[in-house]
Amino acid sequence: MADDQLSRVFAALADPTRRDMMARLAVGDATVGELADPYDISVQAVSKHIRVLADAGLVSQRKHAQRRPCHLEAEVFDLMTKWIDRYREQAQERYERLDDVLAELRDVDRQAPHPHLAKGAAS
Amino acid sequence: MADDQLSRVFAALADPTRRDMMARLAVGDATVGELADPYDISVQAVSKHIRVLADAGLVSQRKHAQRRPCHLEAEVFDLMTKWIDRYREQAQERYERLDDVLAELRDVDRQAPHPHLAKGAAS
DNA sequence: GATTTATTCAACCATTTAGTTGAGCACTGA
DNA sequence: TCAGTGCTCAACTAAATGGTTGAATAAATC
Repeated sequence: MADDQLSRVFAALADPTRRDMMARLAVGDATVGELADPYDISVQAVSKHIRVLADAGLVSQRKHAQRRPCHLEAEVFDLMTKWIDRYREQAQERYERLDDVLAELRDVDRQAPHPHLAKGAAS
Repeated sequence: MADDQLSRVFAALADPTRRDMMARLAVGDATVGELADPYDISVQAVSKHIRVLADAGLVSQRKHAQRRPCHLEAEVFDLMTKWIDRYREQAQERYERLDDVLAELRDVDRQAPHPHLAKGAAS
């Protein structure tokens, strides 16, 4: 996996167990043990999952005696939505203006060097 | 990787090369060759990346002679933003109501069976 | 019909990932 | 001081990932 934050965030959320843990943390902070409880994977595995979320900045951990309460860091979501919205808007805009069709025609033109032979170029 | 769509979408976008290709496709449809051009990886590798995006529903491919023009499918973004917004809102709400602090106190209470000894329980 | 072009398929390799078990560490509590 | 609790570290394994090269397919062009 790549080492930039956006990649880490997307990769972290690509796992259903980790998304599930995020859902749990949205309700309230929880310790590693509490997070591990619902699953039949080992506590060590859960600990690793949390590390992945923490490395992505989606979760932070405090120290409280032996406990390591996890806290959801919602700000990181902005990173994703900014990325998403940029291309969503761009695509939407393009769609509305029908640039779609124009671009396609232009591409066909550019790639097929003999447009005079073009049958169904606008397919 | 898990086989549900949300997992596939997040996993697909966890790779910078694939996000880059999405950016390119937001500008307009492009063939496999065109998408491959900017990178010094093989066309086959790019073909694989496109497959990953297509399997996630982020991209569709038409047939045009030997070409396979790729088209960005922006609707899938909604799947992500719905997921994100749910937890963002939940976390925000929780923050505003200071449930945060209450939950923390409750947790400490539950986990430390002898609160009369508790030193710095609200740490 | 033969050649070139665009793409995919197949097999392979190195690295990463998600899980395991076992040991270690730090703090609690009697 | 010493057993128990909560968590992480280390080493290992199986499967997935991102890349490679070489061959196959399919349409366009000569």
